[in-house]
Amino acid sequence: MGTVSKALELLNLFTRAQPLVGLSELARLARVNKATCYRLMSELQAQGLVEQVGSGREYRLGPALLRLAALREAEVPTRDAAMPILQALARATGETAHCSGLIAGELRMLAFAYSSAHAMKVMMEDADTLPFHATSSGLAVLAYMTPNARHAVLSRPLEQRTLATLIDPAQLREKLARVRATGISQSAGGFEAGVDSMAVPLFDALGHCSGALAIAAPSQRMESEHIAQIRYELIDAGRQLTTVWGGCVPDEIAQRWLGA
Amino acid sequence: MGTVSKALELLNLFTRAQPLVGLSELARLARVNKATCYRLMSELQAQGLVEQVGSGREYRLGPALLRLAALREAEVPTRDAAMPILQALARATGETAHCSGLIAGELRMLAFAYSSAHAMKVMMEDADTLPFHATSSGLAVLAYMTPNARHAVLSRPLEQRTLATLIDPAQLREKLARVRATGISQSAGGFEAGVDSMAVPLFDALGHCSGALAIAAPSQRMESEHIAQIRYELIDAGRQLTTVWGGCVPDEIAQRWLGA
DNA sequence: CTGATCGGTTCAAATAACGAACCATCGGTT
DNA sequence: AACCGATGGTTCGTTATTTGAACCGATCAG
Repeated sequence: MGTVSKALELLNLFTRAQPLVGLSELARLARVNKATCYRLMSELQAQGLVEQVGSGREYRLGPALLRLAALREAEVPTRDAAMPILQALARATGETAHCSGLIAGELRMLAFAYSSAHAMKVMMEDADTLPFHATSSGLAVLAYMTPNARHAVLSRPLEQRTLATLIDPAQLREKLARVRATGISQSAGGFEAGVDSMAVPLFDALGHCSGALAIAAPSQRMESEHIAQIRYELIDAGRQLTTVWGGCVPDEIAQRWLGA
Repeated sequence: MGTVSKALELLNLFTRAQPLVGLSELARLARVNKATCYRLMSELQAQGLVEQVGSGREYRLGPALLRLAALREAEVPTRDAAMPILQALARATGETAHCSGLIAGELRMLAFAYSSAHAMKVMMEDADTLPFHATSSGLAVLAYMTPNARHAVLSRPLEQRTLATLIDPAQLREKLARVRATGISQSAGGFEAGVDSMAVPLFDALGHCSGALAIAAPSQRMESEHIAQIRYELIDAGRQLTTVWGGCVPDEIAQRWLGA
């Protein structure tokens, strides 16, 4: 792995939960020497990708990202295009909708929308990373990855997030086969207890899976009628989102969705 | 300059005008060897900061930027905080308002808002770089920079964008002295013929100038009464924006603004 | 066909990254 | 006050990574 990758990996250590990170801790998290970390951060800082703040000289993500993201969004309006679809989906189902994208081998939240139908809803924090094995979005993407990529994910150790989290690769592969049979994934409490979710895969212009669109809801609202409605709306919105992102749904999946 | 900086410089070569760049051209623009450029871009691509697209395998900015920018914006709501102020300023003045920030030694557009008062307005393209010497925003920032940084800018060759662009360092220094005397800068057609603008500096928590807030309008609308109104609104909005960004206006500038 | 691009790859030489050890400083504890 | 364990930041000889001229195959225009 090159120096540049190492530096950019450092950027991924900033999360919603930990937006400010000091030098030593950063070095520890990234498993690099403190001096190395310092040099890398200095270069990132010189370009405005991170900045130092306060007396503790802790780092946080920098203002240069705004400009670059605005430029990206101007060229490829991912978020702007997704928002109306997410909002419509949230309204139609009465639940929280979110979409995620496959970025550098990880599945990352891109945008979400709430419904105002219920006081109790699943709150999302965008811009965080979704575990493949413990979310319906992850399962949807995993199901349609290339076998090699899937193998790479499943052969890493998998985190047991809740009692309901599946972490056995064999069981997961079975589940993925069922996902492929229907074109839609479902996860009950694997990410957080009491939260169920359903997701459909999204595809790029070449028909490769590039992300997922999902609905998350409290388990107790997930009755068969509601599930059927969510499935219907999810498939419809998934088709739309794939289209506005300039992708195309492979025939095989389109078939499954018709059958459902 | 380290490898990481070189890689990140490559990101800055993508602009509104040229969002897609091929490998060879990128290498030419950055003045690096094509092989070097290829390796750097490959690393950026692996992290999702850029992606390759189409048959020409041209590069464009990647989806990872969205996530990072969302994270930054969640931590420091720069854009979200600026938008209402920009909109109010545009409404009050009837002209296009925009703000910019000092990032890695360059002044970059962050956000803008239009007014619906006139059919003819100045259109902005956000996320581009503003020349210090040829915009009111640039002059406002330049006036309150540290002398060293100012010298660095003024000793570079300056682009003669229009017939009205000042490029003589001595004349510019005189103009900057006048800016400091009033706390507000003005530029007539230096960026684009027929477009005038006025700007106030913005300050961070330490009282250092961190950006500018500006109004751009067609020259023929810039009559003395309108100018007076814009000055009043700009100063007010500048105070607000500096505040919501967590900065503080140095006493000296606050004085000048009171006098104006 | 020729020539001029393009994106991508190779390999020896040169350069830049590395990391252990080191400072100075800060807060809390003894 | 002395001490401790942190912190952010710096140094310097060793080492491994980056570098770039040359090369490859493909594409396109004339």
